[in-house]
Amino acid sequence: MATSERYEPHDFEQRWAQTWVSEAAYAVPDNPGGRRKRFVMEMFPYPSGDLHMGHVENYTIADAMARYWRMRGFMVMHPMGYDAFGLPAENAAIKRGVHPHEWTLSNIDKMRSSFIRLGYSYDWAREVISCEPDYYRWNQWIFLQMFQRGLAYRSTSPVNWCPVDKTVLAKEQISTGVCWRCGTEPEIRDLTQWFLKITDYSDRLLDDMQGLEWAESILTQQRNWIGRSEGAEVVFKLKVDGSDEVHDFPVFTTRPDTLWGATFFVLAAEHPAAAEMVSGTEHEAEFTKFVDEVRRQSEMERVGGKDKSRGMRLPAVAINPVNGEEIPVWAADYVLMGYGTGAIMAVPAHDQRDFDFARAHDIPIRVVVQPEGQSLAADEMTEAAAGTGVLAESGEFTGTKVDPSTQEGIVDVIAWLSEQGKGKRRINYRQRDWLVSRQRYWGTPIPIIFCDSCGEVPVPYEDLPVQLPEQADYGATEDAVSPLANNEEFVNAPCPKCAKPAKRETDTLDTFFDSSWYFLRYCDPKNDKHPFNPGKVAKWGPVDNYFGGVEHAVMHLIYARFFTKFFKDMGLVDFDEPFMRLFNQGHVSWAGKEMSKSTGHVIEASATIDEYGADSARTFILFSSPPEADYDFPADGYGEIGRVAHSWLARVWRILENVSDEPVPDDLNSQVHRSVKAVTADMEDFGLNTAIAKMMELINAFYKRSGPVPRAAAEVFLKLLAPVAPFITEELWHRYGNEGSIHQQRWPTYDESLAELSKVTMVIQVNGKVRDKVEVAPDVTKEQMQQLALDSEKVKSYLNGNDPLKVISVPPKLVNVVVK
RNA sequence: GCGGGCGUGGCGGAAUGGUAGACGCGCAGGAUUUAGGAUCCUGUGGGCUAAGUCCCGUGGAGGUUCAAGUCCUCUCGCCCGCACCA
Repeated sequence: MATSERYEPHDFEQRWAQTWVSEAAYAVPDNPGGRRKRFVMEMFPYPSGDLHMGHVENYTIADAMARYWRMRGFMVMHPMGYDAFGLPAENAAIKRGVHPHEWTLSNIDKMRSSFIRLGYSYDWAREVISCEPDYYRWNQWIFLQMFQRGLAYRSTSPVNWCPVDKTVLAKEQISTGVCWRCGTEPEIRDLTQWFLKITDYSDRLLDDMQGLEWAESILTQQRNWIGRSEGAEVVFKLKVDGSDEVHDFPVFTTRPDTLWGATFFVLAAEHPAAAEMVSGTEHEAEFTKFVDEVRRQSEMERVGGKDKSRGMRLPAVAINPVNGEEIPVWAADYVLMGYGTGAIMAVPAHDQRDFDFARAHDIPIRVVVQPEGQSLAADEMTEAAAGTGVLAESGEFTGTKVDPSTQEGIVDVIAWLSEQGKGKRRINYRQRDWLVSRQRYWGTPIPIIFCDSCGEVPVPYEDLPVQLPEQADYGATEDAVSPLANNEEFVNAPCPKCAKPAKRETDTLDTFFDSSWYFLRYCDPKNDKHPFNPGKVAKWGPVDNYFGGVEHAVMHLIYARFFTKFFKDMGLVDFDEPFMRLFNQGHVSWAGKEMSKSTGHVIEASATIDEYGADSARTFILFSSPPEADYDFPADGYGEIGRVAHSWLARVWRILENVSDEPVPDDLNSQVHRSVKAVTADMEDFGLNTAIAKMMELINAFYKRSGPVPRAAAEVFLKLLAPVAPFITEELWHRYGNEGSIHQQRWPTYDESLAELSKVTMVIQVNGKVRDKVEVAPDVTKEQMQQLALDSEKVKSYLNGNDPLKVISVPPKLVNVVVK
C-alpha cells in the first residue's frame, strides 16, 4: 500500500551529499580512455567567506550542465579550487589580527562544505588552492621559465604610497581618493617592477580568437583591449629653446595623411624629455606641479575627463618632416606615456581630442582633408572632421582621396614617407606589458635574488618553492617596498651564482598569475616534479566549457590565453587556446547593489539551504532568470528565497511519491515525449529557466490525470529534473526500488512521431492582425490553409466580396490575408 | 570619455521576423481540510463596453516588411569593464 510522507529535503539531502563525497561519485581518471571527454569548469572563487547567492547562481548553472552532459554520455571532469591569494586576506589580517593563511583556509572550509551541501558534482581529489606552496612553487617555476626566455623583465612604474601607514596602496584602497586606513592623500612613488612581455603575443591573441566559441561581445572587448592599429611612425625633430641641439622624436599616427595639418606637438605630461627641457628654467616649478596633478589622476580621468584643456606650453618647437614647419610643443594629460611613443603630432582639424585642446588654447586649426562636396573653414568648425575626404594643402598629395576605414590614400602617404626616410609603416597596440609585481605579503614570492656582482639571478629550480615566510606584519615598510622586506631572514640569501651575500626580491606576484594556468593543474593536481604532466593535460585539455562572469572579459581571459600560448611554445601543451566554449552567466545583485562580503551586503547561501534545502536553492536560482541574464534580488522579502522552488518540489514529491506499474497511456506518452524533446532542446542551449518551465508543464499534465503516475513516465521526468535538483530525484529514484544512482543514468530519448500533436491551432490574420483561429492537422497543406482562411466568416466580412490582394501561408501555424 | 551589454504586466520572465505575456510569483474570488511551509478550482496587460476573436500595448521617435518585442536609423535610461579587487 502506498505511503504518504511530506517532502522533507533535509532528511535525505545531507545523506546523499555525504554519499557522493565518500564514494567519490564524480571522480574521473587521468585518462578518459575511449569515452568522449568533457572538461567543464567555472572560474574558481576567491574565498572571501561563505558562499552567497551570487556564487550559487554561477556554480549551479555549471553543475546542472555538467550533470546533463554526464547523462548524455560524456566523461565529465568537473573540478573546483580556490583563488586564495589576494588583498582581502591582508585587509582582514590588518583589521582583525588573524593571519591571512588562517583566514583564507577557514573561508575555504566554509565554502567547500557549502559546495558539498549544494550537491555540486566536483571531483574533489583535484582540488587546487593557490596559496599553498605545492601550487605557488609552480608559479615561481613558470615565472623563471619566462625570465629565462626574456619574457619577464624589470622596468619603472608608479605606485600609490601612503606616507603615514608606510605601505603601497591598491587602487581599491584609495577608491575614495585617500588611504582606506588613515585618510591620508597618497603619494606617487616610482618603483622598479616586474613585467611580462604579453605584447609579444598580441597578434596571436588576436588571430586565434576565430577558433573560439565565445560570445562575440567578449571577443570584441578583447580585440579592443589589444587595440591593434595600423599606421606610421613619423620622425619629428625637437628643438629646445636656447639650444642648438636637435633631437629626433618619433610619433605614432594612424593618420599620416593629415601630417600637413599638424599645428602642434604634444608630449605625455610624464615624458622624461618634457621634464628635461624645463629643468633649470623658470617653467620648472609650474611644470612639476602640473605633472604631479596629472599623475594623481587615473587614466580614465585623464583621457575622459570633462576638462579638455589641461596642458602646459613647453619651451621647444617641433619640426614637421613633411613641410619643415616649426610647431609649438605642449605637455598634456591626454597623451599617455604608455601608448605609442608617448608623444603625438596634433591635427586639430581632424582629431576631436586635438580639436578640443586647440580651441582651449587658441592654437591654429588647419583643414587638410576636405570631406566630399564640402569646403570646411577652420574657424567655423564645431568638431573635428575625422572621416573620409580629399587632401588639401598637402604638398604633392593635394587632391588625393583618403579613407581611414579602407586605408585608401593613407598607404600611399606611408610609402612616400618611407622613401623619403621620414617615417615608416608601423603597427601599434593599445595593449601594454603586464605588470605582475605587487608590494604585498599575501602572494607568491618572486624567485629572484639580486646580487651586486651578478645582477638579477634566478633562484635555482631545486630551491623552489621560495617559501612565503610566516610573519606577523603585512603593512608598514621603511620605503615603498613589499612587507617581505621587513623580514631579514627572508631577504638575505647567498647569490646562487657566486655565493656572495645578496638580497631576495620582496615583491609578490599579481594573483592573476595564479589564475592563468590553474585549469592545467586540475589535470595533474598532485604532481611534485612539474607544474603538470603534459601527457595528462593532453588527455583532458583544453577546457571544453568555461563558466564565468563578463567582468573577466579582458584581463583574466587574456592572461590565461597568453599563458597557454607560452606553454604551447614550450611544448608543454598541444593546444593554443585554453577555453573552447565560454559561457558568461549574469550578475546577481541584491537591491541593485553587488553582493560583497566586506560590506556585509550578502544573502548567504547557507541560510537558504538551511531553510528550504539545497534542491530548492538550486531550482529557485535557475528558474528565476535566464542563466546569462543579471538578476537582482528584491530589497525586501529575500528571506522568502527558495520558498517558491520548495513548494514546487513538494508538489513534485506529492505527485510522484507513489507510482503505478500500469503502462503509460498514449496521450500521456505523447506528452512525455514532447517534454523530453523540449527540455533537451533547452538544455542544449543552456536554457535552464525554460527547461524548468517545461518540466512544470509535464508535472501539471501528470497532476491532471487521476490516479498515480505510471512509473515509466515518472522516471523519465526524474531524469529530466536530475541535473537541476539532484537530491529529490536521487531519493525518489531509490524509493522506486532502483539500484545505482539516477545521475549515472542516460538522458531520456524521444520519438519524433510520438512527440507530435494531433491538432494545432492555425491563426488567420487579415492584414497582419489575428481575426480567427481554427484547429488543423499538423500536416495541413498551404492550399487547405488558404481555403480555410477564405471560408472564415470573419475574413469574408473584411473582404466584402472582393478578392484578397495576397494570401501568405506559413504551415501549419498561420495564414495572412492581405485585403484592399 | 572609450569599449561591451540590457530595457516586455504589480514582480521574475516566455516568444526560429508569424497568436505578445509560456512557466512561475503576487493579487482577487471560491472550495476543502488531516490547520499545513497547506492543498485545490476560477480569474488576472490597459481601455471602452450591453455585448467585442473591438481598440491600444514590448523605454521613446522614425523606417523596412503581407507581418516587427525581434531587423535598420536616431534617442533616452540602467548595468559591466577600462590595466594594483578578483
